[in-house]
Amino acid sequence: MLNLSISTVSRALKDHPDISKETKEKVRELADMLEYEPNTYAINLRTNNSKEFGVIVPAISNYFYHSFISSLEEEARRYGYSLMILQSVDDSIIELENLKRCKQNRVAGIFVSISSQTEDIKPFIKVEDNGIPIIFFDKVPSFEACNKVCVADITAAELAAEALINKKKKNIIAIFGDVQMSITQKRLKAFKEYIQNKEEVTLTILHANNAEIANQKFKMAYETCQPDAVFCMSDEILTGVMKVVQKMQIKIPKQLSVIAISDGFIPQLYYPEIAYAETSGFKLGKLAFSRMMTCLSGHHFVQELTIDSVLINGGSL
Amino acid sequence: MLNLSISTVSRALKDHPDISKETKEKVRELADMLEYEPNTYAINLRTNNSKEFGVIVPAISNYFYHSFISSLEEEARRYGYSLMILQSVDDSIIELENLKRCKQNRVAGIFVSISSQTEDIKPFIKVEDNGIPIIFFDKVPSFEACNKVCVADITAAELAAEALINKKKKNIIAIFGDVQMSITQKRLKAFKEYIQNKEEVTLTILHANNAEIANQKFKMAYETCQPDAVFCMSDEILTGVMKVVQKMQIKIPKQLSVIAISDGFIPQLYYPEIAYAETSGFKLGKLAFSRMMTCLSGHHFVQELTIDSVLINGGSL
DNA sequence: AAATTAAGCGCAATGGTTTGCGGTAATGTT
DNA sequence: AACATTACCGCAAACCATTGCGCTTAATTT
Repeated sequence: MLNLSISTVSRALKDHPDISKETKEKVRELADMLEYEPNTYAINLRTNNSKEFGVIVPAISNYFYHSFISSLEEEARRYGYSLMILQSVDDSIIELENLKRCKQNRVAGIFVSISSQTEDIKPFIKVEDNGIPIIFFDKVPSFEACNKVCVADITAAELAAEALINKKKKNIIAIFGDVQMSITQKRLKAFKEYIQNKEEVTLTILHANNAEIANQKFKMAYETCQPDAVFCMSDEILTGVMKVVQKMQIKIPKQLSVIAISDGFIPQLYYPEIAYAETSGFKLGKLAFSRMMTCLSGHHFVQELTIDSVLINGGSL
Repeated sequence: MLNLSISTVSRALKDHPDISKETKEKVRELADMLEYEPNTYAINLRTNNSKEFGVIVPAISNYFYHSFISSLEEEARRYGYSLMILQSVDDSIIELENLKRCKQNRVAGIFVSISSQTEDIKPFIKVEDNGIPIIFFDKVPSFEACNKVCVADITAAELAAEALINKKKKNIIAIFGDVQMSITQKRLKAFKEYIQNKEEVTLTILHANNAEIANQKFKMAYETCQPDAVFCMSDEILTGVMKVVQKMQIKIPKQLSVIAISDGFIPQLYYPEIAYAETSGFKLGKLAFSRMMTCLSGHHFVQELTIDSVLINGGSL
């Protein structure tokens, strides 16, 4: 329309010095009028990368992940990136499919929390070797040579244990998740070791893979052990326990102290609010993103980063 | 490597009849070995559309949206699509940016729940005129000529009201959200109309924009009105109310009946579980997706669809 | 033997953007 | 007047997959 070649138009829009002011002006004006927008596909084809990250999680509908994703999205948006969300439904086959999808879409990078099923992380490493950085978060593989960002599982468990000891609790029930998961193992080990140094404390350890089982096991244990405190490794377990508390009208903190590891949403639903060692999905999202940007800038020596945990008191101790 | 032209390779991989069986075999084998994967950008550039949907929500970290997104993702994956998630943080400016992002990425379609701020939906309509179908869900504009899928606000409110009347409640507190929002108006109108037909019932209506305000207002109202039932329009309000219930040790359902409109996650955290008229994000996701597929297949006469609500009893009545 | 048909494959263009290099015209310099 | 220097701009290739059309060779028919 302006009798200019495609190259000139391209350069004009990119403010290239070769192009005269008047031409730039005219081009920009017309482009605005025609609501021209560069074709992302063509750009991606040339540059062979997109402004999009893949996010692979076991499930979006999870106490933790959606706050992680939410904070990740906020950061990503600020930097002009968007997020492609993929759920694995805790199935390592679907997880692999999702990884493949990321590869096919040639995302700029991948955030992944592996499913509890996942044994083999070679496919991930391979993708990384192809130049797509991968940040593992939350549920990370034990394999060393990869980028991980985690919540401070050990500190969180210790903080919770310490809080109970400080309150002079003598008979503690501690409920943990699936014993297979590394997160369980870490928290269990730290909690147990902290408590076992205190001789006068009785510790009962239970495992529950979901809220319902936590409910049943805690109910039985409460009646037999007469505990003065309960520790819940996760939100899911906490919800199971709290249902018993409400049903049996156990007075918190008079009859029973409650403490959990959580990002804070569930604990503040109850009265009194449940004390918890914070593991913030929000903060983890920020950290994961900044780590990703570092990797993209080329400094991709692997690293394991951890966000600290703090104790949030809520009147349940 | 096989001394074949690019065209032949392409056709071989696509099982084109022009190509001999032996050639196809060889090509496929080598492609497998080299782990060839078609370049999505190039395909998108040719076809000018991608297998990706945009999803614009006020916030991911919401009682409702993440279950919607989760179910949408499940469906999308089955059909080979992925989801690009964008949050508006309830800001209509960011919402517009997100819409632009979708346009730039030339997504196949957009699912959007508009922010409460949003007045002008023309930009959305414009995008739709450009051939990108838009499905509004949950928080939909009142503008008629657009595709909407909603939960059955009116039915849900009526179901809840009916349940309270059936239980012969006489003094009901009903708490609603931001009076500006169309969802509030719909639920309020339906609830009020149903109750007001019953002469012997006293109805107190409150509005609360968040859990904390719901907490305060309900506390005051409970002490002054001595209600025998409370209705909560949303999860957020329910959490505010339940904190008062726990603090004041109000016995449910003996002293007070509680009912809510919810997708069910929050109500089942309490004991007794709170009865609710179900508005399932999960079901809405499925419906939205199937509507999208219909639109993509070309039959895009606009339509407003609704998923029914059912009453889930939980022992709180 | 000549003509037709079919099988198998390659050429080249398309989609939109970017960019090195080369070209033209106008201005400035000797 | 001849030359050098800018200032502006266009050509063409590259990114990769797809596909209509045409070409070659071999097989089949007349």
